Amino acid sequence: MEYNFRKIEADWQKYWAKNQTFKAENKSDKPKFYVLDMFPYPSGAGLHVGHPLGYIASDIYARYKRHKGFNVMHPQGYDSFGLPAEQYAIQTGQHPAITTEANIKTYRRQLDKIGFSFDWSREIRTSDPNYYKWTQWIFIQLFESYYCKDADKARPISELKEVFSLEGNKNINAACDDDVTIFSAEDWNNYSEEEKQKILLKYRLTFLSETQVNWCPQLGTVLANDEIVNGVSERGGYPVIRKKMMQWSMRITAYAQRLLDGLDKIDWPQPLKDSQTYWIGRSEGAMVSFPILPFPKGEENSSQEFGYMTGRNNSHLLLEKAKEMRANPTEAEAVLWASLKSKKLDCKFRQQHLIDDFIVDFVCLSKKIIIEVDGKIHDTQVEKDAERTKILENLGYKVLRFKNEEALGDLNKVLLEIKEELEKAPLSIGEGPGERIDVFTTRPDTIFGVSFMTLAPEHELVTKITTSAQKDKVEAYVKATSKRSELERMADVKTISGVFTGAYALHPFTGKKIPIWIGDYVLAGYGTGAVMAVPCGDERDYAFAKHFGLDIPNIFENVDISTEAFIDKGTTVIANSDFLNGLSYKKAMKRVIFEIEQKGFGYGKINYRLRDAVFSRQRYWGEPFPVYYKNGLPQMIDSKYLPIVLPKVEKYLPTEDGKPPLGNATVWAWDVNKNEVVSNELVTLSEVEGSHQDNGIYPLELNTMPGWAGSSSYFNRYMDANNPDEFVSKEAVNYWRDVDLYIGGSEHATGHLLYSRFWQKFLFDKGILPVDEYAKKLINQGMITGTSAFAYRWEYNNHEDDKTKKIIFVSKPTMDKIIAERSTIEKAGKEVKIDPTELLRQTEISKSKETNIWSNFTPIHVDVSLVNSSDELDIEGFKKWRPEFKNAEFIGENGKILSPTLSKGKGVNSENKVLPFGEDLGGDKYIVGREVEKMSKSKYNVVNPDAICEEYGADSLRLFEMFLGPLEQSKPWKTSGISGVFSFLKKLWKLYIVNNEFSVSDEEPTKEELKTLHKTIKKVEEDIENFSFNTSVSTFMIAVNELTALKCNKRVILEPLAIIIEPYAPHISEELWRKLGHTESISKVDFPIFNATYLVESSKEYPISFNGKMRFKMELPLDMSKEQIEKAVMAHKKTQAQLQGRTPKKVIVVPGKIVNIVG
RNA sequence: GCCUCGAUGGCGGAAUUGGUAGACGCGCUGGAUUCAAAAUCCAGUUCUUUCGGGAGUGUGGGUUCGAUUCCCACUCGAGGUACCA
Repeated sequence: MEYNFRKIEADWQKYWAKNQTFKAENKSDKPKFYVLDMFPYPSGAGLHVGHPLGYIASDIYARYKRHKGFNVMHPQGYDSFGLPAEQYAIQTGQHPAITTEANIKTYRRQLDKIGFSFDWSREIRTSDPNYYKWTQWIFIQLFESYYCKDADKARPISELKEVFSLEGNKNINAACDDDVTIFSAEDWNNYSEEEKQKILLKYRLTFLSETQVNWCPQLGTVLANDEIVNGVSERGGYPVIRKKMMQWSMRITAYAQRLLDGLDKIDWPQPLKDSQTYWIGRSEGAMVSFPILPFPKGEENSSQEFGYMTGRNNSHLLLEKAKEMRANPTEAEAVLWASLKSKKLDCKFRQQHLIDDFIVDFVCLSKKIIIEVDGKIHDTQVEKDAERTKILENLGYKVLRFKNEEALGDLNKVLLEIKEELEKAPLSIGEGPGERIDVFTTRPDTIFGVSFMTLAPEHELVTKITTSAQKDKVEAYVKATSKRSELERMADVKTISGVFTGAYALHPFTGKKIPIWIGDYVLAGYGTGAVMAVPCGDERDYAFAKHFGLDIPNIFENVDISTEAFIDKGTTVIANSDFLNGLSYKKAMKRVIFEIEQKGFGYGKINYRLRDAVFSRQRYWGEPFPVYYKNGLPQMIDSKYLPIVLPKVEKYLPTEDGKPPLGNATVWAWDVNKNEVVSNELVTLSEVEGSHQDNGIYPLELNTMPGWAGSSSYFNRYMDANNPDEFVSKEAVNYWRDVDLYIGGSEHATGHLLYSRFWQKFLFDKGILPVDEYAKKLINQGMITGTSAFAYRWEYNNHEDDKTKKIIFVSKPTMDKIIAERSTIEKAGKEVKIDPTELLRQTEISKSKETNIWSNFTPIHVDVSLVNSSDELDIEGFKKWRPEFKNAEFIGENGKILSPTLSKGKGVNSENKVLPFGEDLGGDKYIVGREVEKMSKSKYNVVNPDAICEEYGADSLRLFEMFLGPLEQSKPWKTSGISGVFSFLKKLWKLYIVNNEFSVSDEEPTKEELKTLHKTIKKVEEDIENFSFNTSVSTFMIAVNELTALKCNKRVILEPLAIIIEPYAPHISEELWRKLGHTESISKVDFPIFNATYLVESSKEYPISFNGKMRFKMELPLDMSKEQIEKAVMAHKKTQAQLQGRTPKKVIVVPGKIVNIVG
């Protein structure tokens, strides 16, 4: 009775498939358990042994949970849209669907061979229209939603429309584009349908906008931030440039805070949480506005737009005055300011602001309305005031005058009047971007340390504020920066560069003039693209200031900033900062934000690094959008007509006029009457050439969705994978709810694992899903690296020409010796043990020429399948594999030349495989070098699981992958190690065999046997719960070794043993179970129950240590008291020998554990 | 630079609350079996030693009766991230 794993495994794999053993039902009396793997992209290369690692772990867990009485769902599918299939299509013309289908077949065959307990009835493929129908559906849901910040959740866009028509958008607190302006209900109702749509687009959770994108010209597509590594594309390593394009985006930023908060609720690896936290990048601080000062006489900017600026040439004199007036308002001013400041009127007002040469009481710059509150004194200067009003009105301002009494008497009436005036004012274009610089800072507490400002070269204000004197320099700098690629700019962070614009800003607290610079250390894409530079408190500002000789005022108490900036928040005490003096960082932050808000030039703000996610790709092999364009505006196709199926195209490349590949499709237009995809030729003429005919046929979107679209909610679809009517039914989702265990690689930390949490939260908000975090526990399996093998080519130099030069490979140990000899000779001129000259002579290379025999060796990758477990190279195989080396000579481990030919009839096994190692080659061996590298085709270190299954079986593969080391750790694969687990399985099999027959006895078990069984149950149970799969494999080995030693053949021991091994080695367990007389699959049997009484011991072998070092052992009963133990130990003759007559200072006795004698 | 993780025999790794360091396996050495090989079985395998023992978990310190485990400083390695104001 041999352990015929090939037959056993094939039989049981057939059985499981036929009986649908692992099909999970959507209802059960048992508690549910959902085990999920990250589904694979089916690449053409197939699986290597690194891929199934996580699947084996999750499969063990799933099988274990079935034994523990759970209704387990363990689904699998394919993330089958993607670039490689498309690139293959571009090269060969083969439709990606065909390649994908073929690859999936290979994957499935390989997966089936490993014996996973997947429920294949739930299989999904992201490229299957029946699946991507739901990806499109989710997209539509996002389009039809906006994010309400007050409710802190997504809400239907229809709600928004209703509110707009009733009260405009002033009370809406929603996540939206930055350029949204305030409008009234009246405005809204007067807008055309198109205008309305444009505005709504600014609120939708997926929206179309002109965005700066990462464009990869070689790939012809945009890339998401997480698809770029070190400034080049992750796939292919092509350069990436910044480009503006009309793109779909996902408003993931709306969920930034909730994505952060949710991390506390889930049991995910800390490093992964950390990288998500970092990626979201929350920072608390303040937005602060710095007014820009007008140019000194003679240095005006040529740009006319500069007229936005308020104040004039004598303004710096007046500013001090204005500051004073702000600090000491009249009673009436204070009362009115209280109302204006709080934005009761939906407009931002400034207090005591400079307009031209005047200081006005209040001004709303965007609506150009000035409010003056006059005291008695104005009664005497009516004329003067009228003149002033006239000047201001000439500047386009509306001036409202009130008397002190009015403001104090009937404030509401005053406010109403202002409001009326505000509503009459034309729609603003925002608050005049030319008049101030907004910055975001996390250190507003250091605002008194600001000595200059820096704008990103791309900042929109740069051209407006640059003085004519600085114009040339600034333009040259901006041009130079824009030329530099992202990569260059990143690589070179040390060089400090920048240019002064000639303009100055005004410090809002001190009123000092602050020079405005531009510099490429400020990024256009973060914050506002401008910084207030505090050189004493920021390293980059410090370096910039030092480099250009700018002021470095010190605002820290007792800190020396002569050599570097002081950045430690914890010990910060602010000085030289007016009202902030003496305050700690925390207190100063609070205080300064309060002051900034009071004074109205800024507010406390939380900023996120997270950007909205670009959702368009210029690719063919992806989900098409359910979108058509009418008058250039996107329209959703009704969900009931989904899926919108990917059209056929002739070519998979972008079109000649630069449109995405879908631009090649001829049948790619939407008929709104028939609700179907029709030929492009029918498209409404107005869409084509400005005609006004409209037949209801419009062009469809040409972009496709990115790779992460299909993977962002696939785990929910598994719950109800075959439901044609719903994404997931309420019933199914309320039963399965969420993933209990998710296993996959950590490389998805800031991609898939973040986007999917975002979609989950959105679908939760919509009431489609019952939970807002989809995976309770996540484990990142480590990578399995390859152990590459090397042969070393001797680059001896004998000046022969390359053609006649003999190729010599030197064995690793010999090469090491030669290299060691060289250094010995160089150092001491010692005798040579291995003489390379002699080696060369043996290989018949002429010695007569001048040679440099101590030369170098070139490692050459050798296919790992040509190397045996002792690192010996199959030379003949190597020569066959690399014919260019067919005449090479090999110097072995002992410095012998290995015979180039095989002795006949040897080294070939029955299957005609060459096995010629060592002995056959003149008594010497060629030993290769080994190095751990990533598994890759080009390194010839890829190991295919099929070959392992063929030679050792799937159970061996499963056990070995687990045995390699801790799941989460990366570890090298070395096929030789598998013999250990293979012989373990054979030993296990033998336990059930007597005299070559399958047979177990029904005898009562001994105490020893029960002890072995129960300690194994306990340990394996603990190990699986802790995902410590490697240690349970050793536990099995120990158990089998012990039972073999005990010659145990008893059913009561061997039955439970088969069950506890089943999750790891299911095939052999099923076979044993069947042979034990059971007819049901072992996978459904209850796990044996651990009984502690079998482990109770009566005595213990105490380690006796002296000063903490164990010196000998002593068997003592466990019921002995401390005193008795001490007495017994002291009486032992070895104790006396150790002490050598000394009296111990102290004796520590820990009953049941240890005895330690100090002295 | 920052964040995270790690460092234990020739190799992968074990030691769950501080208590016998090196479980289990690979590889290696010797032996048995065999005509021979494969397979199997047995013994040994951290280093060192004057065979009593001694040293030893990246380095240096500390806490403790006792440290691979806790604390401090450092070195090296892996992964992530990067001018984020």
